[in-house]
Amino acid sequence: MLSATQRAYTELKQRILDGAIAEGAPIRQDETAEEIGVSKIPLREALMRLQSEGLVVITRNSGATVAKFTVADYQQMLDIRIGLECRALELAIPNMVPSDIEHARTLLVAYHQAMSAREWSELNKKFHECLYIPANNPRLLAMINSLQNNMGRLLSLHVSMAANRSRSHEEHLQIVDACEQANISLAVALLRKHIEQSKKEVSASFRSAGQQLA
Amino acid sequence: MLSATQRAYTELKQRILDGAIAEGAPIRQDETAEEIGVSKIPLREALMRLQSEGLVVITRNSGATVAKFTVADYQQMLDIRIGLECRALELAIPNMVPSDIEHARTLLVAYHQAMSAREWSELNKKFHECLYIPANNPRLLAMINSLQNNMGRLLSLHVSMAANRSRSHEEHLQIVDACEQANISLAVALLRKHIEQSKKEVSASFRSAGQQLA
DNA sequence: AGAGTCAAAATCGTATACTTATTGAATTAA
DNA sequence: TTAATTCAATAAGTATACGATTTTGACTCT
Repeated sequence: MLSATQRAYTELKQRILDGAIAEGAPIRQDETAEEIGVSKIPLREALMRLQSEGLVVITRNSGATVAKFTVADYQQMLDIRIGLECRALELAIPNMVPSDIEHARTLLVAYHQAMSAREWSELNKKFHECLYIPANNPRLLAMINSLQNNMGRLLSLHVSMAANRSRSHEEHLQIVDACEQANISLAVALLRKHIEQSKKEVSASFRSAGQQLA
Repeated sequence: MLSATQRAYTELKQRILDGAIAEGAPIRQDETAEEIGVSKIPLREALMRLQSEGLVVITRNSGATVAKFTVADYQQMLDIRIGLECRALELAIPNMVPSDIEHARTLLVAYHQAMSAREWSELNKKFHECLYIPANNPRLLAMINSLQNNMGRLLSLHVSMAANRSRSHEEHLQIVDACEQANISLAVALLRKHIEQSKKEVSASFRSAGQQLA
């Protein structure tokens, strides 16, 4: 039996990541608690947890809303990801075994063949994760995952553009090659460029779409 | 008027960082709540927040304890700090102005003159922070601070050893010089070495002290 | 018409009370 | 004596209830 807090957390997170609750939309405690079938207390605890992950913003005496990020927020997160993911990769490469490389390539094939935004973004996440797992640093992995979650909706949009996707795919292949050769500095440099490129594309999408994305 | 949750959070965090509650010690909800003068609910919310920061571990239906880290935990945190702090420094340097350098040097002088473990560790933290502030990335700064908090007690012990302190001081000076010259790659390389060195010293203290430190 | 004020409604925050789970001691059987 | 089992005591989890704060909307007054 899961705890009420856990259920509220899972359910709310799901709704937010799915976009079932829009960015900036308020989350009413009584109402939402009843919907999920728990009381206010576990719901509040779930909200606090989501706030610490950055998915929700709580304003004292005024309620919780789904976090709404500006282009600057996304740039900041990507800057952090560069630090975190490059470090993870650099720690991971010395620990990689052939099956890790193979696994990464399998994911890339699936990525290439996938057809839906949901699959692309899921496989993209899995691919990156599988590069970092050999680093053997669960805290680091958790931080990276949390950031990726926060950028979830944006990234879904991003990978759904064919041009981004094919460039991304090329870069992924190069990174795996560098990992296979255990060329740390090359792999890290490529990964860095890969994420830097995302930064540019993020600001481009914001420019072309106005602020309505955020 | 602060919220009860906020009061509980601040008070509990204080006690943990001060070591008033020992590592691994259980935190009884009713008892602690009464001590602080709030009810269980805000205390629980404070505990959840502290858990998300890594200072507290909550086990379902069995209660909360002050987080107790192993040497491996500290190594993992230091590995993350390398990624985060090097990235922060690299982003900060292009934005630094002369007064930033001056401020850093002022802190170093104070560090050199300070006499207590509390001051050393406080000034050390302030010094590092002042190098990263120009990066203009509050999220990144918060992550770095949170990690530093988690390593708090260990670092206090660490800086209280004269040998570590003087080496540390030397390295700090070199880093500031590199920042002044806007030599990003040098500054980052020095900072990385600085933190790597801490890693070694951390495992050394664990070796010599057995596991009782953690 | 628009700004300001007040009261009512909505919503949040927290204490109290109840339920459920865990722990540890006592008892009993092997 | 040890291992297993039960049961009481303790502590955690959650619901309900109430008090405090904010928001909303109607009504004034300029």
